[in-house]
Amino acid sequence: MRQVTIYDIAKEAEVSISTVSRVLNDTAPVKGSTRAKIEELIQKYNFQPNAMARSLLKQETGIIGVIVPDLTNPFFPEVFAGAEHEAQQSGHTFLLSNSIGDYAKESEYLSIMREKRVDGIMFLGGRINLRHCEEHLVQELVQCASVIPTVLVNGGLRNTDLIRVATDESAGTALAVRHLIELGHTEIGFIGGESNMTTTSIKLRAFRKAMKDAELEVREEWMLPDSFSIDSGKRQMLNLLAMKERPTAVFCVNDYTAIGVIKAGVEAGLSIPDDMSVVGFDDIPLAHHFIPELTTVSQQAHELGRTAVKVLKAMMSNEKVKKLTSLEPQLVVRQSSGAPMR
Amino acid sequence: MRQVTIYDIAKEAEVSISTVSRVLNDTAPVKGSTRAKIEELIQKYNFQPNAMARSLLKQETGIIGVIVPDLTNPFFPEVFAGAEHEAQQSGHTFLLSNSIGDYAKESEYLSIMREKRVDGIMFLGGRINLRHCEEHLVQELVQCASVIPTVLVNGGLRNTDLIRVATDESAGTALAVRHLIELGHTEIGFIGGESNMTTTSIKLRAFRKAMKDAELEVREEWMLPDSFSIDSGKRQMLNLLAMKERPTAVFCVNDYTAIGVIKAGVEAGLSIPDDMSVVGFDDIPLAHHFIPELTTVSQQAHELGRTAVKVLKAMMSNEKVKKLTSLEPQLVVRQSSGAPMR
DNA sequence: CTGAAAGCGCTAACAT
DNA sequence: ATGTTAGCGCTTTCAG
Repeated sequence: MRQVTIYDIAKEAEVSISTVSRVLNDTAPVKGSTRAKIEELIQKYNFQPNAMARSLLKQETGIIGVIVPDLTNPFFPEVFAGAEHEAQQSGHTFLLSNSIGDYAKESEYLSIMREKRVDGIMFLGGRINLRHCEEHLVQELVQCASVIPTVLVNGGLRNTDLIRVATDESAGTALAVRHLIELGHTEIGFIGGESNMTTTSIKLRAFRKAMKDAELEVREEWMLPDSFSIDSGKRQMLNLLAMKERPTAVFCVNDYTAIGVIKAGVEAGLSIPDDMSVVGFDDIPLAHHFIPELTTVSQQAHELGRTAVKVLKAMMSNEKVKKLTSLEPQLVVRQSSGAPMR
Repeated sequence: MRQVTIYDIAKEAEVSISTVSRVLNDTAPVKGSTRAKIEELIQKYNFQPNAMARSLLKQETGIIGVIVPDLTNPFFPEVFAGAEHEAQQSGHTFLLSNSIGDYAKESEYLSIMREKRVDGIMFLGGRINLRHCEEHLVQELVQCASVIPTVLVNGGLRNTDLIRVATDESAGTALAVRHLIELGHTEIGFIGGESNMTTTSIKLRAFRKAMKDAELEVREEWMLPDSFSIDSGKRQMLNLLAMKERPTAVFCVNDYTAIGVIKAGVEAGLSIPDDMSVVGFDDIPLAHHFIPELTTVSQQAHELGRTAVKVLKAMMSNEKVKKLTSLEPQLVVRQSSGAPMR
């Protein structure tokens, strides 16, 4: 069961290990006949050079560490696929960990990745989405970034200059709200999102600004943050339905809440979008498949992943990179939004 | 930027590297005062021992390699989450790769994982779902398994005795079909699945058997394999709708095709389940959120992942494991199935 | 309780 | 064109 090494090959080929190394890496000319013999042996024993030994020497592992909060959220596999796509060419491979929003776990994985000497780290979600992140958690990441190229994806840490790649959620929100306004809506609500997360506050701010720009009133009772789940969407829609007056359209922080809103609406007998327009955010695959198909804002998850790796690779080769690489989101108009009924 | 090593610590603490190693691993008693000094230094420099150096020596990496066909298919993140859950305790971590159904890529990743000396490999999808897999692809995996503990998840390779962990798709299919029959259906169709994949053939066979057991006729024109996508579901439903006679219920190879069937049905003005009952397979999250909520068969993806890692760990510690560990699927009755209208 | 030394498998000068 | 040698950073005997 012990794997064969370069020594085994060298011995049987009656050459030195350097020669074997040379044919392995094609790093210097080797006589045709010896090369042939060595290659044959490599075949025969199915020899695979030990990457750890090589990494130890070369000081690089070819591994990129990725920390995501929840792979079960379809947004992240999409980002990952993009990252993988970009990493393909350079032959990088991924050490992936789910933190499930547990900061201690994030720390643990960060530590493991440092021990394993990954070439770079992509950090998504968790602490970098907090409006107020505890100082030691911030410092840990700063520390980490000082020794391993690290990029924060769709998040950031106040008062640090960690490299970031993010979609412009503010612009995305404006896109969605303006779409609703152009459709003729003037009474628009805001649903979902935890208030202590930047995703929420950024969208909230952009929402208010877009309304103000259009000289529309923001009705505070229709501003209903909660969480990011389908259930929270349902819950807040129920709240809305219980009011004497309700908006003709709602903007939801993400597709899940939008779906919750629609489900609760449909169950209450509303027709979407006739009785209420709903727009989401993220453009998860489900958005396309749902009935009615969801109007939403695409974060370009795939592109986000690609870009993050691209930036990481630049950092790894000591190129200068921008502090923030921003991606433009796109409005995807489907069936859940329409002109107001009246 | 160069990381600090055990030598740096030893020098500054004025002890030998062995002593530092001892406090690191708590592998032998060390005088309180020296230990304290060393620990302080470790803190100060935020020293992380180089895992590669250690792995090189210990001949283990703490890494499990996972090859999946498509992480974007929600079934796999679920399996992965289960795997991660089980790996938590032993401190194993994952090298994850998407093969996107490309056999060459599978080979490439397999090779990378061998070079990186992962402690075990979890192989899902791709070639192991083929009814007829090319011999060299089979041999490659056999070869690999002979040197690294390898487990095939939800698949297998004929004429090999590779270790497998799988849900009993045959039993799952029987569950679904019997459910339909108990509801009163006698005219049942079969939709989706590529014919050259074992998932399809296994379900096809189980479907026929369940029908036969109930003394019901299988109408060949209603047996409509195709692929695994939503679109294929739509396509075959359209075919069905164009027939003069159509079944009162259909069993779909997976949830995606079931959703396609429902979408096409709804667009054509049918009401589900009144006009037609639809049952899927997999129980992806979407199944629960869709309108109508989908009756389906749960593969227990999370459990599958856990079990696979459990088996892998047993193999890594040279325990004897069963050739096949089989998991029982579960029927999840929701809204898309009901009694036939007649 | 601590240090010296061997070695894990490989690459990269440096010789020849 | 090929061999020798010195590490990469760590763990683990074996002595003391």
